[in-house]
Amino acid sequence: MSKLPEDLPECMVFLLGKAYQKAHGDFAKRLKPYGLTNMQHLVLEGLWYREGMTAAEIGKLLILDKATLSGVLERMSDTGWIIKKQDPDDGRVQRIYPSEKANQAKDRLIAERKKANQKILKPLKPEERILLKRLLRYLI
Amino acid sequence: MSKLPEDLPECMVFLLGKAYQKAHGDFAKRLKPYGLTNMQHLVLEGLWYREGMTAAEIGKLLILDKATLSGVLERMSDTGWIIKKQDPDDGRVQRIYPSEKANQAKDRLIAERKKANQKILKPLKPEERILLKRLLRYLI
DNA sequence: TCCTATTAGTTCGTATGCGAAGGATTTAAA
DNA sequence: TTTAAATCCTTCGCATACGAACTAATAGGA
Repeated sequence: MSKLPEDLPECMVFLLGKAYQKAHGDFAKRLKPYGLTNMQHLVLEGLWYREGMTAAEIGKLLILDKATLSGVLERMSDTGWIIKKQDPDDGRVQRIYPSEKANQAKDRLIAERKKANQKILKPLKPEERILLKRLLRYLI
Repeated sequence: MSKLPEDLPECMVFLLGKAYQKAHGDFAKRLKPYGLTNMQHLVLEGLWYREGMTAAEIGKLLILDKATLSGVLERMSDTGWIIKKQDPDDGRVQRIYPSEKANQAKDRLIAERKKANQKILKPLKPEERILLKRLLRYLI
């Protein structure tokens, strides 16, 4: 990416946004051959972490607005990455499961995430990587 | 924001995205009374940094896709925050200037950015703040 | 000079992202 | 028990985001 002017006013929203933009773009390119977006991959990782969550639970885990998630899940259902099942005990609730297709790609997809992380963190020394993760968690 | 599960797989895209999401949300609330979005505020700061830039130059400075910027500038022109002027020497180029309305709000808007930054960085110690900024710049 | 390559912006399609409103369902309270 | 409050999810409106295709205009080379 192009270098930032040193004398531009400091703004954390900008710095965080651009760091995110770069990381997001790198990962998106890796996921493109799978026909998955970044967010869709994240949902799958969430489901492998805890299967059968409701949409509301996924939203809480991934800190996502329910309105955003609704569209994401619909597209993932349409493209066969997840299965939506009505909860038998509560008519309001949809329980979400990874599909067979998703589980077959699981190992490769997780490997892609790890490679993307390595590339993103490449410019940092090992101790800086730990530190950055810690600082970001403080902010969240 | 809710705490992140410790055992969820580490993902820089996620950490950066959520830190950005939080910072963005904080700043957006502050800007709402002005009728400005985050991105629109960023464009104004860019124009105060260097007035009369072309759309392409703004895009390069702010690391923004021209397709995204096109819509942002159109809305800012419609709402009277910027003035678009055709470059007399090059028919392709639009030069962008902050409007009178923008300049009148300049001091307050810059103050809002500073307050937002302070709030975002509140959980960090002074030396951690410097460090985080440095690490984020390495990533970009 | 004339043609081609480049550049500046716009437009389109798709995917987030979130506030607000709405519909269906369940819970809680009077 | 019947009604109000809360919960789950969807839908709408608006604003990023970006790849790709397109138009207009300029620059460069033969």
